Amino acid sequence: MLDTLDRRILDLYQRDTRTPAEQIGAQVGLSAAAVQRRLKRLRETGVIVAETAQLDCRQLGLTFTAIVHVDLIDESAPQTLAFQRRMKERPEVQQVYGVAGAVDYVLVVVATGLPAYEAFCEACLLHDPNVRSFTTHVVLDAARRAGPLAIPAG
Amino acid sequence: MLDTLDRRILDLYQRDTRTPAEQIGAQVGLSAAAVQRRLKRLRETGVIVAETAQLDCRQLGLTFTAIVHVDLIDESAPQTLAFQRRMKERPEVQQVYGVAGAVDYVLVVVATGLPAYEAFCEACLLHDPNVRSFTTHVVLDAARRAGPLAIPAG
DNA sequence: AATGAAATTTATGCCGG
DNA sequence: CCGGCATAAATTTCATT
Repeated sequence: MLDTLDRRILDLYQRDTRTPAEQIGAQVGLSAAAVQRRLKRLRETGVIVAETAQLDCRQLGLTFTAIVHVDLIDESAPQTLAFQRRMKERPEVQQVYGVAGAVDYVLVVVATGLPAYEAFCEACLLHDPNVRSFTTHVVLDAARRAGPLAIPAG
Repeated sequence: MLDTLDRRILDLYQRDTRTPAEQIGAQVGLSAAAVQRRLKRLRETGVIVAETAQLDCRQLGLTFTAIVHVDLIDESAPQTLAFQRRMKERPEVQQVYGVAGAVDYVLVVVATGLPAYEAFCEACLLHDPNVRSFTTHVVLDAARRAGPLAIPAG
């Protein structure tokens, strides 16, 4: 499904989607049109999920980030899916991971400050009858956020 | 620094950087040129940190994701910065968060499978004399990964 | 399936308001 | 700082190999 050329293109493209196709082509030994055609196919087949901009949280006034561990009471599929859906609806919730083990969910939550985070907890976690407990890890330094993936050779 | 128009543009643009400036302009009541001008300034001032592509880990053969908690022995600035730097160099490490409390670092690690993850632990955590302990939370479902930020009104 | 050129779309630069 | 126009660049399409 993905040949070596695709992987090399993705490796370059994912870091900066504004890189012109011609420049990518020069690096991988392909014409600009060929690179474009492959990128189009990679979008259509869902290998490229989205092309997004990463913003500076501080300059936006989003000064508070936390890693939140959530332990659910009812871990059945309908209940966990419902929890997931509620989390995804919240703008504060940037990432949602369902994990194995003692903790059921790990969230990355971004807010304008501690009061806004507390409001989120009040609205989403504290009153949820299916949330047994949750632990907040306040982020002091987000050294690397959503960096590029290492493309394996395949 | 950021007016309401900037925020509305960012809100649209960050979700899909391929949205034409003219289409964004139509939504916020600005010409395409004005939107481009603002985007350019937002890039130059670092509000837009990067424009990247989000890829499908499964289709790339990256089937293993884990949230890893790391407890360091020496938490002094030079030591923690050195740890951070080492982590950022590893292609498996997608995100690095320094957090307050009992745990010192939270990592999001992506690998081709459990063996590759074990190799990462062996190379980076197990033999590091400054790593007191680490806990692996295997991710079963990454429901939302690095989604768009909620732009506050400012 | 890739290339090269043509056609279309999108972005950038400049000027007048 | 905006809009409009001219220019430049990038993407897409198409014919060819």
